[in-house]
Amino acid sequence: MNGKRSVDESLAVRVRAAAEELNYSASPLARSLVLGKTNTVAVVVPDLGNPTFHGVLRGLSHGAGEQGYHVLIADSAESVTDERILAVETRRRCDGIVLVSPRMAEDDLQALLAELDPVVLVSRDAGASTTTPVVTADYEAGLRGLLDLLFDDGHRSMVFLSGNPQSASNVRRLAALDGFLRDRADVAIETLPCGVNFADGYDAADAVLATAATAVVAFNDLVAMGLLSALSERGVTVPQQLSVVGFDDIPFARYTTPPLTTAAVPVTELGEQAWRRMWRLLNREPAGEPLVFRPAIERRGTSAPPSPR
Amino acid sequence: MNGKRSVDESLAVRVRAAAEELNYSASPLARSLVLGKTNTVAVVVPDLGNPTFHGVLRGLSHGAGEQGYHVLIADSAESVTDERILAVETRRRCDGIVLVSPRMAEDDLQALLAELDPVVLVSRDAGASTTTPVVTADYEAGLRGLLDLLFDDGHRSMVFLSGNPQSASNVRRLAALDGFLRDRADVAIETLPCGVNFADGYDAADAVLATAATAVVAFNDLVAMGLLSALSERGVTVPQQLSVVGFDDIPFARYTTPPLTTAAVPVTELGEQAWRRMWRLLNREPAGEPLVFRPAIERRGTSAPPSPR
DNA sequence: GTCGGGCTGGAAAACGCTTTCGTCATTGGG
DNA sequence: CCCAATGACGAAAGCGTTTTCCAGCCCGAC
Repeated sequence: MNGKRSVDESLAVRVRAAAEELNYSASPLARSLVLGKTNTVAVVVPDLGNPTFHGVLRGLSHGAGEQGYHVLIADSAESVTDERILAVETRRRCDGIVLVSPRMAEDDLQALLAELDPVVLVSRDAGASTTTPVVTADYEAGLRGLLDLLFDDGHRSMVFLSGNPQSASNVRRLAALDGFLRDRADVAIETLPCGVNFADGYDAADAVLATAATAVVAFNDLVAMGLLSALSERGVTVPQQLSVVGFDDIPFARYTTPPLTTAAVPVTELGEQAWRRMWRLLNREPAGEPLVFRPAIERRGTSAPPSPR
Repeated sequence: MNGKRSVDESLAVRVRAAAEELNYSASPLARSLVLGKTNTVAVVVPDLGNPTFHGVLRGLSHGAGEQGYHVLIADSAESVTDERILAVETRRRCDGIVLVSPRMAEDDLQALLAELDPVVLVSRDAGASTTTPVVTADYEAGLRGLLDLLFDDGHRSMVFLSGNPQSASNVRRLAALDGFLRDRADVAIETLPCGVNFADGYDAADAVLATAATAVVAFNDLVAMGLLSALSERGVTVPQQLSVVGFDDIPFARYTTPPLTTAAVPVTELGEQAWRRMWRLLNREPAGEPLVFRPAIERRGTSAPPSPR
C-alpha cells in the first residue's frame, strides 16, 4: 500500500483498488501506537480570548498543517496551578508541545521543560542553562522604544498601566521602565496596576486622569483601546490632551480613532517560527539559536508632543 | 489500578505505589486503540483569524476541557475544496467533529455529514432531512432588526456591504434584505460586494460615499470598523453624516468611537452549546432541537436619525 | 472427608497497524 | 544439472492497553 518494499506492481494496484473500493485507510490511532508518533503537536495558551495568542495559534496551525501535522489546543485559563498538569497530560497525546507565555515560576518551568521534552517556548524565556528553543519578542526593547518616542516628543510625566504580574513579558516591561528611568533623571513615570483587557483599560481612565501625566503607556493594545474608549467618553482628546501608546500591534490597532501608536510584535510569525523549531526538534535536528523579534515602533495617531499648559 | 474489579486492597495499594514510583500512567494512545475512543473532538473553522470563530473555539474548548475532552483544531483557510478532505482526515483521529460555518455547497455538506457521523454544525444549517445537531444564530432576524432600527430612525436609503458569497450567513442576510424591501416599498438598499475583514470595510469607504445612502449596514463588525476608520480619515462624522451598523458584537465593538451599533451573536455560547450537543451525541443521547440564537440589537453610538440635508 | 461455589489473580485475546522473519519459487552460475 | 543467491509474499511478533477467560484457592455445606 505505502509505496515501499519490493512488491509486484500488479498486485500493488489490485490492493490499492480494493482499498479504494472498501473505502479503507489505515487507522491513525493504530499507526501512532506502533510508530510511536502521533503527527500531532499541542499548544498550551493561558487564555484563548487573547488576540496575541490567536496570532500565535494561527501561525503555528498553519505551519503544522502544511507538513501534515495536527494541532491540539489547551487553554489553561490563566491558572498557574493547572498549567503543569494540563501540559503534562496533553503532552502524552502528541509528539511535542508548545508553551505560549506560561505563567508559572521559572523553577517550575525549568523542571517542566525537562519532562515535556520536545517542547518550544513562545513569548517567554526559560532562564539560563536550558536547551529548549525559544521564540519571543524583546519586550524590553519594545517598551524602551515607546518610551524614547514619547520622551523625544517632549513628555516628561507618564503613566504605565501594568499587566499580569505573573506574565514574564510584564516583568520585561517593568525592567525597561527601570532602565529608562535610570537614564533619564528628569522623567517621572507612575506605574498603575491595571490588567490585560479592554475592560481593565477602560476602568483605569479615572486613575490615569488623576495624575499629571501627559502620556500613558498601556500594557498592551487592548488596554490602550479600552482607555481610549473611556477617554473619548469623558471628552478627553487624544493625542492633544493625552498621548496613549499600546503594545503588540493587534490587527485592530490601526483602526482605532485615531490609529494607535504601538510596538508591533509579529505574532503570526512567532507561531510560524515556533513550528519550525518544533519541526526540527521532531526530526532530531538542532533547533537553532533562540529567536528574538525586536518589536517595530509604529508611530500612529495617538501620540504627539504634549500641548503647553 | 483503575478502582474497578474486586482486587485485594493491599495489592492495589502496592500497585499504585509502584506506578507512582515509576511515574507510570497508562498510554492514552493504547487506551484509545482498545477502547475505541480518543476523548478528543475536532473543530474545523474556515479561518482562525476571524474573531467570531475565536469565540466559538473558546466556548467549545472550555466545555470540552471541563469534561476531560481534548480539542483538535483544523483551519481550512477558506478553501472550499480542502474543507472536505480536512474534515474527513481530522475526524479519524477523534470521536466527533464540529464544523463551524462550512463553506461548501449544501449537497456536499449533506453527504459529508453522514460520513463524519458524530458531528455538530455551528453557524450553518444543514438543510432539511438531516438529524445533525445545529447551533446557530438567526442572521436573518438579526439583520432585519438592524434594518428596522435604521428605518425607524428615518433612513430610507442604505447600503449593504456584503460578505463572502460562499458563507451561508451571508445568504441569510441577503434574504433579510429581500424580505425587508418587500415590506417597505419606500426604501432603497444598494448591495455592494465587500468582504469580511477590516481591510475590506476600509477599502469600501469611497464606494459607500459615492452613493446617496444615509446609513450603511456592514456584513460584520470587522467591516464596520474598517469603514469607520476610513470615514474618520476622510472627515466624515458618524453618526451625524452617516450611520454605520455592524454584526456579531465582537468584543471590540463597544470600544470603537463612537461605540458600534450592532446585532449581538453570543459566539462563546454558540461554542458551549455546540459542545453540549456533541457531548450528548458521544453518549448516544438525543441531541435535542436545533438551537437558534436570536441576535440582540445593540443600539450604540454609530447610528442615529439622518440629519436633514 | 469430599465436593461445589464464590473470589482472586494471572494469562490470553483483541484493538489495527508496522516490521521482521521465514518460506518458497525463480533464476543464474558453476 | 545442481546449488546458491535473489526476490516476492505471507506469517508472526510487537506496540500498550482493556477485557475476557481460566485456574486456583478458600470456605462452607453435605
